[in-house]
Amino acid sequence: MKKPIFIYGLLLAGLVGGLKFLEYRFFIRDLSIEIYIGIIAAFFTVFGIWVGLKLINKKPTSTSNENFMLDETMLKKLGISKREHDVLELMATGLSNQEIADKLFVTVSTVKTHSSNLFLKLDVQRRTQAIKKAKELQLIP
Amino acid sequence: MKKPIFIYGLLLAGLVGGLKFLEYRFFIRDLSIEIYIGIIAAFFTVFGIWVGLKLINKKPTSTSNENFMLDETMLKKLGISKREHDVLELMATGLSNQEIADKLFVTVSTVKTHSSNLFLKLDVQRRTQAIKKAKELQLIP
DNA sequence: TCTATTTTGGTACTAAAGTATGAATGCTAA
DNA sequence: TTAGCATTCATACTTTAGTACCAAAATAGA
Repeated sequence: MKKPIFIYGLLLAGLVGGLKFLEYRFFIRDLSIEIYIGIIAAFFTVFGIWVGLKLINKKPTSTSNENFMLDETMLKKLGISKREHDVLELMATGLSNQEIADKLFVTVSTVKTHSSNLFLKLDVQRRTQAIKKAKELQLIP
Repeated sequence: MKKPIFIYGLLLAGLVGGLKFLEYRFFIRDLSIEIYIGIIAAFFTVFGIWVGLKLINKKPTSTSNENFMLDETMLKKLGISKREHDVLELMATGLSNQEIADKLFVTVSTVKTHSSNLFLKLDVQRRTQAIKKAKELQLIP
C-alpha cells in the first residue's frame, strides 16, 4: 500500500527536478510560477488519466475473480453457520451431496440438513439458485 | 472541442486563486513551492482519473462482470447447439427443468434431452458442474 | 453451570434430475 | 433429393435432491 505513494512522490520529485534542470540548462532565469503550475497540472492530469485507465483494466479475466472478499456481515445477517458455509462452497464447485459428505467426513444426512437450512436462509429452492445468490451476496468466490 | 480546454484553464486558475486566497486568509506568508506543487499535483491527478473514467464510462467495480463475450468458437468446438445453449443459460439462472421448459415453450422431456446431451458435450455429470464449466469456458456470463 | 446454538445423524417420503432408448419432424448442405 | 443434424417428445427407469420431523452430542455464551 505504501508503494504507489512512494512512486507518486518519486514522480513528483523527478518532475520538479527535471524542470529545475531545464531552467539551469537553458539559462532560463525566471521560469514563471504559472508555467510551472501549468506543466505540473498537465503532467498529473495525464498521469491521472493513466491511473484511471489502469484501474478499470485491472480485471482482464472476467470469470476468475481472484480478488474475493467474504462478506461476513452478510453471513451473520442471514445466520449462516460455519458448516453451512462449508457445504455451500463445495456445492458451488459442482459436487453432489455424497461427494460433499465425503469431503467433510460426515454423512449425506448431515449435508442434506445443512443444505436444506441453507436454502431457507438464502430464500431459495434449489442448489443452483443458492450458488447464484451466494455469489451475488459475496458469500462465495 | 475548445470547451474542455477552457474548463481546464478555469480549474487551474481557480485552484491557484484558491491557494493564494488561503495564503492571504490565514496569513501564511511563505507557502513553500513544494506544498503548492504537491497540492496541484494531487488535485490534477484526481482530475485526470475523473477524466479518464469519464472518457470510457465504466466503473472500476470488480464484481459486476457486464463485459461478457460469448466464445462461439468454443461452442462449435464442443458441438453445442443453439437450443442446448438456451437451456444452459436458463439453467445457470437457477431454474428447474420444468421452469426452463415453460420459458422455451417445450416439454420437460425436451429439456431433459438437451441437458443430457449438454452434459455429455461438457463432460460433466451434474447441472452445477455444467454451469461452473460453462462459465469457465465463456459460454455463459 | 445452564442454556442456546451448532453439528451431527436418522427415517420416511416427495420431487426433481438424469439416463437410455426410440421415434417423428424439419431444416440444411452436398 | 437425400443423408445428416437439430429439435421435439415419449416412456421407463435409476439416482440424486430436497422436505419434514425428530433427536442426540458437542460447543459456545451468559
